[in-house]
Amino acid sequence: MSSTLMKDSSHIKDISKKYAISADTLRHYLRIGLLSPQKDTSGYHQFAKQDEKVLRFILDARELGFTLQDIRQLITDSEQGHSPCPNARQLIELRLSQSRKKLASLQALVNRMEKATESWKTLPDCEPCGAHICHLIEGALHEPS
Amino acid sequence: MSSTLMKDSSHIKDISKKYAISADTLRHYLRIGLLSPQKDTSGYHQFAKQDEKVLRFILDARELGFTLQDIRQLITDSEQGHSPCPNARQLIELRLSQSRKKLASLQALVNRMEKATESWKTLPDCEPCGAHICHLIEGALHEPS
DNA sequence: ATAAACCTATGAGTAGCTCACAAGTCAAGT
DNA sequence: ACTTGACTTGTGAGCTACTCATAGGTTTAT
Repeated sequence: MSSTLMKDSSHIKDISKKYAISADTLRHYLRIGLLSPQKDTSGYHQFAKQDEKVLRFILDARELGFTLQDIRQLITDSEQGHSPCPNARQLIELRLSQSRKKLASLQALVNRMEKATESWKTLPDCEPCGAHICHLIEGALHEPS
Repeated sequence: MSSTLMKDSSHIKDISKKYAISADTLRHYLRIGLLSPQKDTSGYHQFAKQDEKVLRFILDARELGFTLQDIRQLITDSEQGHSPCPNARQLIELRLSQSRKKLASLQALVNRMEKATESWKTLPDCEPCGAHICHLIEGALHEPS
C-alpha cells in the first residue's frame, strides 16, 4: 500500500535522522512509555505532529539535565491539565545541585589524575617485589610529590 | 573459640569501618573476585595483611580514576610477576582523557542549567494550552534570553 | 522471486554499587 | 539452656540511559 505521493512516512528511522538521535534511543523511549505513537495497519509506528512535539520536549528537557523520570513527571502533569512549571522549577534545582556536586568531584578527580601523571613522568617502572602492587599508584596519593 | 586475647577479628564490618567504605561495597569486590580472603572454620572471611594491602590498592586506584576492570588487570599483572606500571601509565591516560571529556560536557550542562534557572526567575508559570508542554523548558534552549 | 533494508518486541549487557532476603553464626543476658 | 540481637554468608534484583543482539514480520527494489 504505497505510492509516490505518500513520502512522509514518519517511521522510526526518519524521525531518528530528523532529530539526530539513534533509532535505539527512540525505541528506548517507546519501551518506557515516554512516547506512544499510533501504529499503522502493518504495525509500524507513525509519528504524528503531537508525537514529534513530545519528542522535542524530551530532547530539550534532557539537554537541561532532567532525568527521564523527571520528564515523565512533567509530561504527566501536562497531560492531566496541571502546569508542569512548578515541578520543573523544583526539579531543576535538585538536578543542578547534584550536577554541581558531580562537577566538583569530577574536577577533583581530574586534578588528582593530572598530578599523578605528571609525577609519574620522572618515576621508573618497578618490578613486582611483594611490598606493593604498583608503586606509582600507591605513591601517588600518599607522598606529597 | 574466642578469648580476650583474640580481638582483631578482621571481619567485613571491621574492615569496612577501618577503610571507611560500606560493607556492601566490600562484598561487591568479593563478589567480582577483586578480593578473595580466606575463610575461617565457620565460613566467615578473614582479611589478612595481604588482603588489606590489596584493598588499599583498590581504593587508591579508584581514587585515581581507574575502573574496577582496570584494577583487576593491574592486580593480575602483578600476580603474574609482570610490572603493572606500563599498563597503569597507559590506562590512566585513557581514563584521564575520558574524564576530561566528561568534565567538559558536565560543565556545559551546568552552564545551561544555570542560564535556564536564571531566566526562569522572571517568567511566570503557564497553564497547559496545547501549544507546548512546558514553555520554560521549550523556551530555555531556543530563545536566546 | 528474492534479497536488502526496514520494522516489531524483547532480553541482556554496561558501571559500580545498593538494597533485600533467607539462612547460618556468635556473644551476651536471663 | 535459651533467646535476642547483631553479625555473617551467598544470591537476586534494582538503579540510569542507553546499546547491542535476536527472532520474526514487512516493504521495496531488482
